[in-house]
Amino acid sequence: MPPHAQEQPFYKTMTQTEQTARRLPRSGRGTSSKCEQILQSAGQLFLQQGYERTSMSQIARMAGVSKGSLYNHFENKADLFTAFFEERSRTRLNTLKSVSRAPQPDLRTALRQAAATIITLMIDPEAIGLYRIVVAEANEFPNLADTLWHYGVSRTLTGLAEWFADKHATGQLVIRDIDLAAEQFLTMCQTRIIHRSRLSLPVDTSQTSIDGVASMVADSFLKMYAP
Amino acid sequence: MPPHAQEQPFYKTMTQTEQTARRLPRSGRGTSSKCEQILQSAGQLFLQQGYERTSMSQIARMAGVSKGSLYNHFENKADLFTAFFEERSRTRLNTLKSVSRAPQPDLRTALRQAAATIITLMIDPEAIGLYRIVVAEANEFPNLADTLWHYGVSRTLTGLAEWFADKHATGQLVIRDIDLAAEQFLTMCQTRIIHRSRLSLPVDTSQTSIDGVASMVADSFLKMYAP
Amino acid sequence: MPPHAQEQPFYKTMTQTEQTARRLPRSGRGTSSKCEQILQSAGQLFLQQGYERTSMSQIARMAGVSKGSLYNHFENKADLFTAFFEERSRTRLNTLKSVSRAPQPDLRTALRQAAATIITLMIDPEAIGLYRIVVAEANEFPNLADTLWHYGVSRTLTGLAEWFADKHATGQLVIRDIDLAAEQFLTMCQTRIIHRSRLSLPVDTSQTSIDGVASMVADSFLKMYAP
Amino acid sequence: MPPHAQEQPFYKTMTQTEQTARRLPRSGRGTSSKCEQILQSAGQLFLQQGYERTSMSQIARMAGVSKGSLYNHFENKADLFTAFFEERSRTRLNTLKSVSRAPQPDLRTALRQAAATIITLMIDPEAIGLYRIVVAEANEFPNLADTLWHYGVSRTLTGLAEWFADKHATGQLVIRDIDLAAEQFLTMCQTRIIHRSRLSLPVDTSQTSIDGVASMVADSFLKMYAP
DNA sequence: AATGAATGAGTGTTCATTCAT
DNA sequence: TATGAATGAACACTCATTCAT
Repeated sequence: MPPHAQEQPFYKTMTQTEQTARRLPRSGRGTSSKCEQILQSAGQLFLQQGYERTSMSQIARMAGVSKGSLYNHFENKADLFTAFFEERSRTRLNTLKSVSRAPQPDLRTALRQAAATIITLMIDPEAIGLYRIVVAEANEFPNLADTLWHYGVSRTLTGLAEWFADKHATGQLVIRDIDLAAEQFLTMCQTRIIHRSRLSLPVDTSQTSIDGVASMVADSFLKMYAP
Repeated sequence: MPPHAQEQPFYKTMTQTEQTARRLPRSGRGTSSKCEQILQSAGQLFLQQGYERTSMSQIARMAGVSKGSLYNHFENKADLFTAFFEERSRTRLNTLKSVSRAPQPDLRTALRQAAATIITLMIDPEAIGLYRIVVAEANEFPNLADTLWHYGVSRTLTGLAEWFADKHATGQLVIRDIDLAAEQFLTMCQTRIIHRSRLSLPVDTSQTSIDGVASMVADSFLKMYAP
Repeated sequence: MPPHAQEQPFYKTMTQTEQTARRLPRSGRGTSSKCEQILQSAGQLFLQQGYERTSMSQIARMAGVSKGSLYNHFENKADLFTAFFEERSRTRLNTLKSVSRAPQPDLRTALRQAAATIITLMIDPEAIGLYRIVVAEANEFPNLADTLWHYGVSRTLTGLAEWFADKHATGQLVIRDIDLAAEQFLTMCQTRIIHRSRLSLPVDTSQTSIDGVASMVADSFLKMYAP
Repeated sequence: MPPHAQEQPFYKTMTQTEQTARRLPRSGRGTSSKCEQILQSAGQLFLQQGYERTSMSQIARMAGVSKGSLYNHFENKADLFTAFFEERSRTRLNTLKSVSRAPQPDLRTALRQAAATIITLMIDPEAIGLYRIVVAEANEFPNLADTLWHYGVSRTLTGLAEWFADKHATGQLVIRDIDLAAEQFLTMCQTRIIHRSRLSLPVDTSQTSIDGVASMVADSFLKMYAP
């Protein structure tokens, strides 16, 4: 019996959320080249300038289509925005789900590597941009957070939890609440580098710097959960 | 000799930042009642809707002054925005600096209480709003992050670091890098509740929930640094 | 060898000017009826009130289009202004180029007639308006003067110079510097009537008055250049 | 009996004009240092940018006084503008009235010198500016032309006419219509240099260039009026 | 006489959206 | 389906002028 299935009543509030996030995009949208072209340009602009600062004319111009065409493919600006966000979240954030799948003889090394991968993926300009958009438009577009969580965070947490459950089963780790442990691990990865990157604060993002934080995360995690 | 003064070269990149953040607002601004009236209304709207969605007309209407009056007190929209942000950051975030000053016989209890205080302060709607604004406008207004860091994060970290240094001196904790430890503590406090609040995701913010995370933070921290 | 090709070094400074003036308006602009409609209204207002006193709202109202439509056809107010000026200069001032082409048995009569034509054309309200606009906006829109010179003055001078060269060849006139002579002729035509008209000073613009100045110009010119 | 008093019915239309121009400025205005300070700044701005582009705030700022003070000294913007124009016309254009008073043994030399003086004075940036303002605001402020004519042109013409009358009396010149001759002389002086300067067209304003035009004017004038 | 905050109509310009072609 | 001209409301901002101090 997996230990993390026992008792997590107080933070399990994602039911409604995950449902909404699973809403599929309009059928066929994105398959046509015109659509992709528009979504591509819209994405670039939305990520750079945010929702309000990006105009439909700008998107049309960059996509090389007429302004009217935008409205043939998307109901309005909000619809185009949502479509862009879902597509980007789906295609770019799914890299996170495979974190730490490579087997490593040494657990500490494996943890370090997982942390370093997570940090690297999350300070990618596109990931930072998506995070910014969600936070910026949290009031106007509450669904964005669901999407981000669904495609980004949720999978990573699940992946980590399965991994930790395995280590728990083999006795390499002793974890009472596995979901919480996964969330702690992910949170600790955000120390300094990710956090400051999201604020555009000056920060050292060299590999050395990333490895430094990753080591700290692995060491701390082991102190917390090593038998 | 304090141990945290020895060797933290790779993440010390805040020098320029803290300097910029210390820039004071235009002298006298905010003293006049009209100014405060405007800043008050502007703040409410900016926090609710963000920078772009808030119009000068809206602000004037809510403040009960003419649109032209806004420009007698502030150079332009960006200037008013910056003034609002600095004033709010200064007056609201300085509550964070006194975190954990109350003496507690039990270190674990004190850590729990500190974590709970931090969480409570940071999920306050105004704190969440300020964070959102910084993230949303990080490209357009890079100085906001400096201000937020200066008035919000920096003081909290310093407070925590001094506290930990004291515990290290008395042998209750064994910490090699005290600044890093403070940053870790603050980061762990953001697990789940703060993180999800920033995304407007549904989350349990009851005292029980907060205490749960706070306990986890305190326990983990002790596992990492208790002798 | 034409005598006017010999030595006029010191006042030949129009090379750059004439080049710039030859810049054509955006292709197709003015062909659409909406464009012409806008240019027509803009012209009337600009000529009456000048650049600054004419508002885009006024133009839109008079043209019977929405304010936004103005910006579908012209980049901004300055662009619309320039377009109006070039179109008017081209279509109205080219009447000047054919001055004095009618053969006349008597040279004195021909000169009188040419002078009278020039005066009549240059005190036309539209010509006066264009001149005023150029002078008024010389600092803000330096290109206007180039356009006016190109379409208005330059052609007239060339026409006169060719005519005088012919008379020089046949011995009816003896002119050392033919370009200068043409410029003198044109300048003398501005005595009193044109000059005062440009200042809106009260002036007799009857045919009799015009003929009086024209006779004076012809007589003086002959005294200066008759063999 | 002065010959120029005989028969100039058709161009004598200045009666009303000269009356208006003689209207005196408000008593005392300009004597106070504050007033002069304001007029000085207003003048600089009006000459540079024209009436519409100059704002009362700009003037107040440059004069170092409050915006309200402007309205203590002048009824409104138009009043300040008119006051500036009259003061400048009076103080700067009266240099023109003394043209050609220096006795010269050689008439040709004297004429050349007079022409050169006129040209030099009229291409002075301030004179050009005043001319531009009159032309630009001819519709909105018709009185400016009267003022300019009264203080600028009228005096020069009178001076020239008296001089020519003297030469006619001594037989050095033979002139039927002396007023017309004076106006011709003044007009010819505007050939090329003055004309182009008013349009801000590139033009050679070196002493050599000025002397060239002045010589041409003198030679032509002598051919027209030498016995 | 001097100030400067207050005003509200006005400016040029941009916007998302529509619709006839 | 694709276009691009048309729209009118909204935008940030400026203006000349007033008036209580």
